Amino acid sequence: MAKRVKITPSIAEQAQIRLMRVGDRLWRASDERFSRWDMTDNHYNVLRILNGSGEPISQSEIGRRMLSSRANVPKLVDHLEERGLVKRLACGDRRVNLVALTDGGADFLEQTLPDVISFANETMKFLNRDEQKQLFKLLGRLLDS
Amino acid sequence: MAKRVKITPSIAEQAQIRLMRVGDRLWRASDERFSRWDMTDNHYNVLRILNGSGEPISQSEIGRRMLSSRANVPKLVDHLEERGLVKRLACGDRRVNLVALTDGGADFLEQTLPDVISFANETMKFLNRDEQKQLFKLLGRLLDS
DNA sequence: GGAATATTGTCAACTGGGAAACAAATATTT
DNA sequence: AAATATTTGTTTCCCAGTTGACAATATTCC
Repeated sequence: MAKRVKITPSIAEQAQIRLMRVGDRLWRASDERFSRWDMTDNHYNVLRILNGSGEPISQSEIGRRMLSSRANVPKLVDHLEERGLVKRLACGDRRVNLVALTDGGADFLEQTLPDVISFANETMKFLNRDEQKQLFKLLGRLLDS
Repeated sequence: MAKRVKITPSIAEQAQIRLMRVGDRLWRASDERFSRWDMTDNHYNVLRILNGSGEPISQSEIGRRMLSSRANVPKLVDHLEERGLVKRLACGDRRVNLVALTDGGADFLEQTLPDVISFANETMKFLNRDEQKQLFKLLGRLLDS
């Protein structure tokens, strides 16, 4: 008989594993969704960051606000710029490229927003409003580490 | 003035985004942790699946129980087999390779388990036991979709 | 002013996982 | 028994993202 280890997962582990599982599933669903628009969730995230900021920001600043490494930003911006959703601006500091959302980019956000919203509603529909709040709050505590 | 879209995220969206954020962070931390042992979380997961099953299972079955595509399993098993943590067995059905945990693999699990447990405790330490249960329960509801 | 240090954008090399295609073996249908 | 379909393992190619390095520019400190 083969050797085997007895493992009795704690609540902490079970919660952690489930959290990672659900997160993974959401990331995949999200990937699949954004691929319809020929982009990654990271691309879309850049657009949202720019829209949220309201003013042009540097690529490194984008990197800081994203779930992605700094070196990945130029590729993302390249792709978005090719599609006219974004443009690079010169700047007093000759090192930095400020990145700005174009009108086309804002239109794109506007058009795709309903889909993004309905996606979130779909994935969260098994929790009522209070439970969603509760989840949000619990997860917030995990972010402060 | 540049065009801009007004976005007021619903609770559902905020919860979803936070869930993905926390999940992502955990995946990265987990990656970093397993790299100490020169493997991926996927590799470790294979070991746990085999240990949990108690008997050899086919590669395709492993794929089904994992967060990874079927085509990725041979690579994972190759690596684990090279290190003697796992072995392939012939089988009545000449298509299938049954994969079994070796004694070395079980030893490895036993030795690394404390680290894995303490990692979970670390990441979840900002929630008390009841809150961990609550989180677990809420996430469970999201899995039934 | 000049030297050390930091920041920014960029690139090349690497990595892990995914998709599609394939042959071999088995199961199913006719 | 023959033909078709399905399952399994595997390989090849692809792709997004990471790491580490680099040059150019700014900043800080002496």
